[in-house]
Amino acid sequence: MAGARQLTELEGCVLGNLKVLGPCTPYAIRREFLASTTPYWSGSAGAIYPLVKRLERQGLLRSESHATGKRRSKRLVLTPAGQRALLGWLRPPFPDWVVGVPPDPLRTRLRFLGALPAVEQTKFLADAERQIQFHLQAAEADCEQQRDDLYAYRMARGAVAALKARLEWVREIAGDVKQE
Amino acid sequence: MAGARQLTELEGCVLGNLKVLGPCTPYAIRREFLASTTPYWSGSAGAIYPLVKRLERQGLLRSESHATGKRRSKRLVLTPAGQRALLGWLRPPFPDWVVGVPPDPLRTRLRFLGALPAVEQTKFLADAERQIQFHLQAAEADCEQQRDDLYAYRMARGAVAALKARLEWVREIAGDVKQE
DNA sequence: TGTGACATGTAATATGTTACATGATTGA
DNA sequence: TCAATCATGTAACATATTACATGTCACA
Repeated sequence: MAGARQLTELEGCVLGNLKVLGPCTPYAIRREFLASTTPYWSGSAGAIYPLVKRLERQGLLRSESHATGKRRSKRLVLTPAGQRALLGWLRPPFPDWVVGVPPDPLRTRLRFLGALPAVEQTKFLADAERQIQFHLQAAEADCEQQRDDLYAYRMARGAVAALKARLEWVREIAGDVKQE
Repeated sequence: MAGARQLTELEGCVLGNLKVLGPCTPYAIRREFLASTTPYWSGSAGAIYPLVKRLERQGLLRSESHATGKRRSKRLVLTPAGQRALLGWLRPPFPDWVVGVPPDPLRTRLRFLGALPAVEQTKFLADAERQIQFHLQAAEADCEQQRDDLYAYRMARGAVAALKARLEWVREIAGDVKQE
């Protein structure tokens, strides 16, 4: 019983998906990332397959070769140790960076808005507003489609909430800038 | 006029800080990251110093040796090419991942809440709520302290908005779970 | 019969993290 | 004078990205 190091975010997600989906192929997990509306991870093959191998070496999952026809295929299964690792990643206490101010690449850029000439500042904010609105609509549509999966639905609601808050915030700044 | 590749997020931040602070030492920039309320980048020496070297090689900044007393010291200066690179990073059009649903490690975890037994789900949500509230208070205090720097103040407001939205969202879910 | 999606993987590359090393300066 | 902090840097390491390689399957 050595190891038991903390999982990385991506590892946690992979184990979490394996738990939610039940035994499945690496590609099935990969598809979850590819289809995700949050584009933080690309779900690239170069990330998933080596990661799965890593977890297997550490005994957090087992792979049964499960050939269908002539096609080589694996079926991944979560082990008890994998279960424990997943819970350890998931459960409180949360590190500060998990519950604290979440990262936001647009907020990052807005920090340096002063580097742009005044005209471009207005354009920056107008463009941002328009595009957030676009993504908000997409998130709301996604919400409707997830009505059958309670947890996925809550995620979608969270995405909507985050985008709404950001939209309001950007509008407030746009108002400030126009007043000058 | 070759190069002109897009900057990474951290590179953009470093150039942005250099623009905002004016000519300064690498350490002064590093301190901005170390002091940041968003713990996304650690501001580790191993990230900043090699990055500065990289940008210097690419001609985006110049370093003048600026010894004070016996202490070796550099003063970094943004070059015209660095200015252009900064604007290219900052300005619209924004990639989808910049304006779309921002990443959030807590939301990520909530996706897999179903992996926890019911009792622990309640505790998860209660803990999350309490800790978000704590960080919200810190963000609001930070807001007050940034009143003198307009751009930093707006950032702080954005952080508050993000935390408030998340808090409300978590409370909603907690309400749902209790009803079961 | 061939084109594109499915599925698994590897290689080169980039970049951020921790940990370490070095020396200057400040203040108790 | 001793410790902590300032300030600059390097080395080992982990891990995600893009691009590539390979072969199967469905379908037009």
